[in-house]
Formats: sequence, C-alpha cells, structure tokens
Amino acid sequence: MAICVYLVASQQAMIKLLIIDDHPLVTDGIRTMLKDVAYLEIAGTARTAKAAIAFLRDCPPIDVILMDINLPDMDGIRLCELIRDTHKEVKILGLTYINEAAIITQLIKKGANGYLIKDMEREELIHAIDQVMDGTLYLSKAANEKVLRQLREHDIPGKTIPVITRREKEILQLLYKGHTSQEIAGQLYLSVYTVDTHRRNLLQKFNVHNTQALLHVTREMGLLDA
Amino acid sequence: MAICVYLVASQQAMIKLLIIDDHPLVTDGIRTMLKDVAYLEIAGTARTAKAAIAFLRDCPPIDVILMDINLPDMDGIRLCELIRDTHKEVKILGLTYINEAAIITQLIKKGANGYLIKDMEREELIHAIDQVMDGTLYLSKAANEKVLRQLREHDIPGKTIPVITRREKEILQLLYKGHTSQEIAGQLYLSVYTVDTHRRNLLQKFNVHNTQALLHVTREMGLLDA
DNA sequence: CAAAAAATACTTAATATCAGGTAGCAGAAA
DNA sequence: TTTCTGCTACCTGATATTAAGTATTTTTTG
Repeated sequence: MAICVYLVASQQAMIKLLIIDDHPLVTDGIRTMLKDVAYLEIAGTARTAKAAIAFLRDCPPIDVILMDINLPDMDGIRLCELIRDTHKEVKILGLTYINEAAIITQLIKKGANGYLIKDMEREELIHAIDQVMDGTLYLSKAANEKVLRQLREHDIPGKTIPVITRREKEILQLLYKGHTSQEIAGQLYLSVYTVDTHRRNLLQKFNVHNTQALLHVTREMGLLDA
Repeated sequence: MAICVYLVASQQAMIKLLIIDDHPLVTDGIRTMLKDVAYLEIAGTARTAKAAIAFLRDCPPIDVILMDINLPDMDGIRLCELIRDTHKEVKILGLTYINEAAIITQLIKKGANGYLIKDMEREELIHAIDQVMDGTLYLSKAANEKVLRQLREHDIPGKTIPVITRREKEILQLLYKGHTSQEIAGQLYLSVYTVDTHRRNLLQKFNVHNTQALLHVTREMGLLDA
C-alpha cells in the first residue's frame, strides 16, 4: 500500500513535455539534454503548429510545452495564443534564435510562461522548466535585463505589431533585398510615387524615420521572410 | 589472428568526428542523431574556432569536421581556410541556418567538402558524412540547384568577401540597427563626413549603390552579428 | 624606422528619401 | 447604398544619401 502511494506520487511528480520544433536537430538536442533527468518525460514532439494542436487535443495532458517561435505553418505568437485559449493550465516556454525584446514581450503578453535562447546550456533548460512549473516567469539570462526594463518602465510597451497590407509587405520584402523605389516601381509596374506612398505608410505604421530602421524593427517582429 | 586483423580493420573503418559549434543544443542534437551509428565516433567538440584549432593541433587525427559557420570568434570561411592550410586530408562539412548561395560557394572555394542546413534530418547527416568520406562534395538538398547553377554557369562567381576594417564593421553594424549618419557620428564622436566616407568605402567594397543593398549582401555573407 | 593601411575631415553636386499634403477608384463591409 | 479600406498617383520642400574628389593624422606592420 505504501509502495502504491509512492508510485502514484512518483507519477504525479513526473513532468510531461511536448516539444514543438521543425528542426530534428533541436528536438534531438533537447532529448539528449534531458535524458538523465528522472522527473522529466518527453511525451511527444511536433514539427508543425497543426501537429501540435492535434497532439494537445487527442493525447494525454502535457505539463510544459517547449515551442519554437519560427514554425513553418504559423508564427509562435499566434500559436501561443491559440494554445492558451484551450489549455489554460499548460506552461509554455518559447524558443528563439534571436534575443529581441519586441518579440519576447509580445510572447509573454500572449500567455507564454517564459522563453529561452537556443544557445542555452543544459542547466539553463532544466532550470527554466523547474521555474515555470513553480508558476514563475522564466526569461533567458542573456536578455532579461533589457526585457524586464521594457516590461517595467513602460508598464507594457510591447508594441503591438502593426497590420500591414499585402502590397506593403511585398514592398517591404523588396526593400529588404536592397532595391530602390525606382527598381521596385519597375518590377511591380507602379509609379515611383505609389511606391513612395507605400514606403511612407510603412514608416508611419512602425513609427520610424528611415528604411534601415524600418527593416530593423520588422525583422525583430518576424515579418520578413529571409 | 583473424580476429585481430578484424579488430584493426574495424578501428580503421571508424570515422572520427569533430563538432565545432557554440550551441550545446546543436552539439547534443548531432550526438543523438549519430549515437546508434556504429562506425561514427564523436572524438571531440569545440565551442570556438580557437578551441578547434587547439584540438586539431594537440589531439589525435580527425576524419570529418562538422563546423558551424557562425562562430563567436571567427567566421567559418576563415576557419575553413586555416584548417585546410594545416590539415589537407580532413573533410570539412559546414553547418548553416541559412541557405545562401553566396556564402556556400565561398565555403566550397576555401576547401570545404560540403555543407548542411541545420534543418537536416538524421539520414541526411549520415549520408553527408559518408559522401564526403568517399571524396565527393556534399551539398544540402534544399539549395543545391541554386548553388550548382552558380558554380556551373559562372564558373566561379562566388564573389570573394571583401576585407573590411574594424571601423567599417562597427558602422555597418550601426547601420543595420537603423541609425542614420548623424546618429552614428554622434555615438562614435566622429564627424558626419567621416561616417559618410566609411559608408562610401563600404558601398564600393561590396559594389552596391545604396545602404539596403549593402546590408542585404553583408547579411548573406554572414558579416552581420544579429 | 619607414612604408602601408586605416581613420579622420572637408568640398561640391547629383540623386534618393522623407514628410506633409491631396485625390480618384475599386472592392468589401455595414 | 453608403462607408471604409486598400491601392493608386501626383506635388512640394526639407533632409539624407551617394559619388568623386582631396588631404591630414594615426595606427599597423614589415
């Protein structure tokens, strides 16, 4: 009887993980990092947002989700929002290559419990999982000063990502590749005036005053394809 | 006696690998992918170019190097060149996140035996190692059409990456973050004229005619930190 | 040390971008 | 139908960038 209770307690203490990442390299890396941690179990992996949602719907409950921000079929912010809507109790840890305050604050606002940069050490990963299970927010070491300052000082400045139109995105992409207004006008069969109007609207929407800054913020927000 | 010969043959057939990457996640991921392959042995790992060079100098011979292109202390192209100078026999496989013809042709020109994108599958990794051991060039599936076309059509168009100075790199980085000449001049305590001179020299070196194009090509060449 | 490379600062002129307007037109939504 | 949004196009003036020079000082390097 005592043994039985012990086993149940042990099973309850086991933390079940779901890894969402389209890179097998990352999934395998996490697997190796966690293989000697007795109380952690990788209950499943998903390579797309779609697969992840299906897993969460059909399979046994998950405690912590390790989620790549750049998935092929959906951006991490949206996926985070979706999961939070249907699974209020699950802890979500975002994984990114970059370390940008803009995207991170956005993620936290959508209900993530923390984020890690992919150059993390094994210890940091385990610590992060422990911490979110405790109900604490975990922010990757490297950036937390920057992010915390943002979250604190401006209360929540995590600028909402502006809505841009199809045409604007198209022009943004061409600017990113180094084209001038003239070249873009030529490629899209538009007047230079029109291209300039779109550029002007983009600058206004993102509240910047030159193209490089525009490209910088849109890159941080994950709006650029490359 | 027969057994002895067999053992020796077995040892000779063992392929020794060195992984050079500053992300433990990647190193661990590769370790997992290869752990069940009997004839592959991870003889060492290095997190910096410096450590890798030391390892190659001091430790037993390596057959294949898996090398990240973006190392903290040196760019992959240069490291590849250095290793090729002192170790003519070793096979070098480059690892990148991106898939840019410019950087890949450059890498091949410097003596790499192939490259892989980090979204590879386990099978692709093993296949790549086998292939370079055979003396064949291995190019990651996703891009080889593009790269092969470049290598073929233009014979070798892989533009050599220009040498840029410390100051130029510094200014390049600030431009990347969206700063204007005025702002950069203010930050670095320089005249705007000076900043403009550096900008002009950068445009000339990379043979482009505006800042966005400059940032685009330097990004492709892996010269930008972000 | 001497030569070479890098960094600094300035001039002039052409071109591009940025900021502020206005305005017509098509298609979707209310 | 009316209204709203997105796309188009043009104008003017201010500011920034680009191109092509020259030239002095500092730093690196052989």
